[in-house]
Amino acid sequence: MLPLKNRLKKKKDFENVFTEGKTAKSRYFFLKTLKTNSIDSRIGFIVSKKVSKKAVERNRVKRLFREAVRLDIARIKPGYDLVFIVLNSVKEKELTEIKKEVEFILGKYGLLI
RNA sequence: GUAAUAGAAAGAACAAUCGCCCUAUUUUUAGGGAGGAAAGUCCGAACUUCCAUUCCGAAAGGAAUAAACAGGUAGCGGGUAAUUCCCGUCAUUCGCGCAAGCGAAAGAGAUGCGAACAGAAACGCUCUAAUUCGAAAGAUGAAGAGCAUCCCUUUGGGAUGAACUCUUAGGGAAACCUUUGAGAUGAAACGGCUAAACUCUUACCCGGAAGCAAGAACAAAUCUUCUUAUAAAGAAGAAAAAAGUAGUUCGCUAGAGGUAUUAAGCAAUUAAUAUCCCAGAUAGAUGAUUGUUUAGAAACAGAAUUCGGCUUACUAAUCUAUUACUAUU
RNA sequence: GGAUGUGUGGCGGAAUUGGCAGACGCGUACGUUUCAGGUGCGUAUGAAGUAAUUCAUAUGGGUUCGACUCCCAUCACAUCCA
Repeated sequence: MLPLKNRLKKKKDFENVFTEGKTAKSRYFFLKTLKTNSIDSRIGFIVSKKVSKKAVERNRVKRLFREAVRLDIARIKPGYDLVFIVLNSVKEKELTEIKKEVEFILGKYGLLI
């Protein structure tokens, strides 16, 4: 789980990111980004029922993504709001695979220090 | 040994590193952190608000649920806060199964028992022998006057019993069971099916509806008024009252609670005593990596107001009782 | 989280005091009209089987002589509640 200051929580924040943010696409997820110039970067995750109908599987996917981001949290540039929208193809993938993909996309769009 | 039926128990533990939620202490430590189904939302209860009625009160408000309507339950007896649940009895009848066993049924009324096909005839009260009689036999169908046992010289004939009504005695907590005697009937006394969509009756239960996204408290904004400045729109500021949105807090987890012992009871369960505190989030915690143990760590699956049931999903290896068949002694 | 509703051919959609399932429209195929196409008209159109027949109203049970309809369980989809 991420520290409290790095979590995106409010519904309005999510809506802002959706309406004004930029989109990047990966094999496993969409990434929406918005520059806010605040002290910390905040990150949210969305796993819809399209991914799986079972709550256990959705929780599992969410936790794997959180873990992948948590391990790199120090390297992410401050002052951004990020939202990961997880796609169906991520099912039954390992942590290392997800972590690799997340790092690749963040690096590609210049969000890593 | 194989197959089956009924039931019981289990649903990993420990350690290290990096993280998250809650509580306490206080500023870094300690303790706790998903399930047997957390699921389906099929029953039921607590709790909250609204509605109805009654009572108390000057009012504000508080308390209660009697009756009626509507609704629910249904072998019988017991348990529970309550139930479509649980326990006992397996009491009667019916259906399924070789069997162990499993499933269904409160009682009555009126109404109805279609079309097609088969059949002589669809509620039945018939037909088949030259005629009459025959509770035999046969035919059609989902359904048609029948059932059981026994005997004989078998186009068939005969005996006894139950079934129906009344009645005697005994057993049982009761449903009911066993039992004594008499009568009726021989083709018409009488009887079958039909509510899991109707109506009524009996006994018992229950005010009705909606649900924690229930609801309660605080409360920016907005609106109103005033002041300042202004040609006006508007802007800025302040204030009392109203308002109840965004948001925050409560509801929220100590409970019809768990564990142990004793007592009552066949049991479900109840009572007493001791002891324990065991998730409480709100973009929503309980995760990641590695090692050890073990035959194995797989399957179904994630708390969201709480609790009691039912139902469904599922894993590997077990245990107990019973039934059928087979083999051996 | 809580509360409701729906499910019938390839598609939409009829049929309910329980009594002939698949009306009707669209689509598809074939024929016909035309120089050709379209339109129009006609026929066929759930599955298995040579046929008789059997199975089919989301799935599985039950009640009933008889179930799309009544009852129970399961599955899928949709709607509402801050």
